[in-house]
Amino acid sequence: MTTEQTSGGDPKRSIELLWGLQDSRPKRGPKPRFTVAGIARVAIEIADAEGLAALSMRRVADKLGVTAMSLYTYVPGKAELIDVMLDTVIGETLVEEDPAAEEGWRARLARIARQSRDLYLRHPWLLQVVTTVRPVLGPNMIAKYDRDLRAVDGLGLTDIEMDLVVTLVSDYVHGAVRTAVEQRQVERDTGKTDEQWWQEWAPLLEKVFDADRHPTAARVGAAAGAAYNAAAAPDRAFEFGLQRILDGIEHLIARA
Amino acid sequence: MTTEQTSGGDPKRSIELLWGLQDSRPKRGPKPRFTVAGIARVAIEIADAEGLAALSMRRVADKLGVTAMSLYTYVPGKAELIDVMLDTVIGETLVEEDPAAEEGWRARLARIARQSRDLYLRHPWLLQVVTTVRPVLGPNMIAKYDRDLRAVDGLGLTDIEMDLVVTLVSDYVHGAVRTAVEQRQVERDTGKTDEQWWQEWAPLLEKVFDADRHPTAARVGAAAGAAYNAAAAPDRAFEFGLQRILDGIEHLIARA
DNA sequence: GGAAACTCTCTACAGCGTAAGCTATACTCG
DNA sequence: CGAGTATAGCTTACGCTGTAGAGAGTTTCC
Repeated sequence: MTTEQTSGGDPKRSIELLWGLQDSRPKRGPKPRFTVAGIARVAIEIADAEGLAALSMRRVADKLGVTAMSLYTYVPGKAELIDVMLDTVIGETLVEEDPAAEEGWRARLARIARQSRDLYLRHPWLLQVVTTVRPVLGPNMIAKYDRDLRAVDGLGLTDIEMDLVVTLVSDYVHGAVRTAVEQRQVERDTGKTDEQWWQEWAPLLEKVFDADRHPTAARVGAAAGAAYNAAAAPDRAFEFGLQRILDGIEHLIARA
Repeated sequence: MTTEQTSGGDPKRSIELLWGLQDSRPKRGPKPRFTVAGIARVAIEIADAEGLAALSMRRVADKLGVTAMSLYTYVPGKAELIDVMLDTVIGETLVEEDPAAEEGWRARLARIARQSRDLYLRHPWLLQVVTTVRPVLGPNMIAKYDRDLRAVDGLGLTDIEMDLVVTLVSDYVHGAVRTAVEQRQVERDTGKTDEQWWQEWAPLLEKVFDADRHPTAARVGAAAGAAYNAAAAPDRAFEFGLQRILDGIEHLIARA
């Protein structure tokens, strides 16, 4: 249905772009009309509004009033552009309230998790981008890593445990947020709420689903469907999982 | 760099395909040379070997000795084909050892998590596919849901908590397995180990990374880099996170 | 012997990322 | 000031994508 793009450009070029190296500000030829950051901003707007599938070099160029090829004077290729988009939006969380302001590591980790989740919800295309080749270490990504680590510093954990805890939380957020993003996307694409969607396919499913073969799924599925009437379900699942994980981390810290 | 595909075909057609409805075995015209399952198998081979980016209708058709358009007599489109691929590979875990054979819910959940993880590693394209529009409820997906739930049945959890626990584990697996998949992909694509890759970019990073601004990241990053020499890192992170999550669930069950 | 149902092919279209080569611009230097 | 040169942006082109539409060839039913 949709065609998606992953990141993963030439690491060297990406790193140079992200850190503004070789910005040897050319003096000869015509004035550049754009900047890499500006191009990335436009690209992010497109991806936010219509998904990664709708992001093409031509679309970005059109929006800037130039041809597709002229973007290649600023950016070596689409993959590197996505690398820049990624580091750019990660920067958004850095200007929000600092988790360090929270009292206690639990509140700090929870805030980090929720900030990440909000970021994914604002930029759903991140789910497809981060899924890829290896971290492109932009300045914002490193700053976020540092910030995340500070939330669990000085608790008696080893450095390695700190790294593992931060990884655990961000892995969970990534996995869990998918559900919420999907739900919103269904609603946007079909104009129907999650609930309506299920009701529509229920007859077909009932014809096909054998409750005797899968009694547990039948029972729990029905209970789950009835309990949270879909709209708030992903939020509740996210908070539930987050609390379990924090409990698990607490158990670790208590031992340390 | 790579072009990826998400699932998300017409739900009705997908469900019909997956459950073999409307298999009203046509009697009139020429004998069909293929089956949907056979086409999906070939498509899975391509995606396994070369990634979702390399999966195109023409590639699949070529491998079967027909033109691209002839696939459309079996399958309404690429999206629905991917739906079938998805349910097909989920079926693989169902023939492995039943987690129910394990003593204790901890061992059962751990086995489920590791089986899922292995599935993702065998079929890395799953990471891009599952990330999408809403569950296409094929027979194998439902059977797996049932199996997962049985691992935590009868422990005093409510039905809804059972659903949430299963969701938590599978969300985490999805999030955590990305790292391992990425690492393998880097090694496959570049022919370099993760370690070599880092060594290669270390000089550039050092020039750009300000340790004074991010002391925690500098300290922990160095410790983490030194401790697990990359190759086994994702495995260890996965097991670490899994144990924390199981601890958190244990805390919940103890209360129930 | 039609007619209907079916598989499969060919052609075509709009879109993609980007390589190659060109022109127009704006600076540096003699 | 004029020449030289580096740069921005343009045009064209290639091979790839998913799939719509029309038609050819095959099998079975009435």
